[in-house]
Amino acid sequence: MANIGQRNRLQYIILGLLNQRPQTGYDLAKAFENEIGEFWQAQHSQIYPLLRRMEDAGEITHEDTVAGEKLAKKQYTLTPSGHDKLVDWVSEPSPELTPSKDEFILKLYFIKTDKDPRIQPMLREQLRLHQTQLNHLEGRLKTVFPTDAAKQQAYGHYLILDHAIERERDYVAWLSRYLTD
Amino acid sequence: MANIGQRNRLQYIILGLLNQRPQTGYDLAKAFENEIGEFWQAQHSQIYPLLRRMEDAGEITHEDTVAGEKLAKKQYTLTPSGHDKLVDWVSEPSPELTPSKDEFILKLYFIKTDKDPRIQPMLREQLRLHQTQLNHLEGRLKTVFPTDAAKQQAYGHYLILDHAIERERDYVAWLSRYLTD
DNA sequence: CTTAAACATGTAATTAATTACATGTTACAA
DNA sequence: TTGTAACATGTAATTAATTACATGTTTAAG
Repeated sequence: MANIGQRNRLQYIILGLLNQRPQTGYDLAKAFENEIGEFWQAQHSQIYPLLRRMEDAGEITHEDTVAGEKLAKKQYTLTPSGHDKLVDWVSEPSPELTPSKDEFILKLYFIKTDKDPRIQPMLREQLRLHQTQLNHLEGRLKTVFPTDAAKQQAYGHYLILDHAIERERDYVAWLSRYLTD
Repeated sequence: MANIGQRNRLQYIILGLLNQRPQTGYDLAKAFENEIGEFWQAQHSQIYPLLRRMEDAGEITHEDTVAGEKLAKKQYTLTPSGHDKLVDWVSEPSPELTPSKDEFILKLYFIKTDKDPRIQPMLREQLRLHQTQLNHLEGRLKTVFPTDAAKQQAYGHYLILDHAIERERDYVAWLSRYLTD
């Protein structure tokens, strides 16, 4: 029984990535360090067993290839059933509002008065972090989507990068508002 | 050995909540449905065993009380050691930028062109969700912090509610920008 | 030629978190 | 008085996710 949990969203990300092009588990793991790392994270130790289960479930298949002399690779591809599953998932509503689980925010919750001397250093630290992240994302936008044509070809990717930038910009603005420098 | 994992942030939330006032496990579970539900979630099945471990670790203690005729309650309180641990946690830097794990955003990533007919309904659905959440949070701000004095007494709580409202407002603004109504 | 980084694939152990199972009390409304 | 929602506390089973263990190949720089 290759039954995969209902709320396991990693499987859909893998379906989506394989729909873009056939890839190895290693390639998928790298994608989580790069382009989708801002939105989801997964280690190879979670990816390889899941690929196995998804193949058992008939959603993907692999082809064995060899690089160089004898380095074994598995190129995974979507099956029609896997493609259907991806389309269904994207089309279905997403009614969950996930809590953000931001540790800094949690800490703030336990500070009682605006006179607490820890507030300002905390705000400054977070401002630095989010400013750095904002700069990073703005750089990414410029390199990944230098032209309007590039935006057209991966419109969803462009949208979520734009969203992430906006989110960081607003976070920075909010932090700045409470900084008394 | 009551050794609790390094990254388990729930324990700190419990320390923080008990620092506000002594509470039962049931009270804590309710807090995750109400005031901190926007930022963290935990079920009673996770809370009760953790309270036990934290008591074994000497961070909290409990007093048995009885409500009515024979309904047993455990009122938990911080020990000095637990209080120290809470203060240390709040004071220590929070250098992690947690990815948001927003399912809608994930789905967008796999949409290729701006002509895809699924985009507009998806944006509309999310707009409705975040608008509802925004209204809810704005209501909460008015009832929980009706006066400036109220804000002073739980300043951190006020800050994070303000932050959450701001976040929803910006999310709604971003969604609206891409809606072609 | 040697070595280090990147490529490539897996398993094992542990922790975090959710869902389901399980039981009993109290307050309040119909 | 009868039923139901809220109060109250726990355990069991399962899944998701991280960290550590484990092994071997290829490429490119020094």
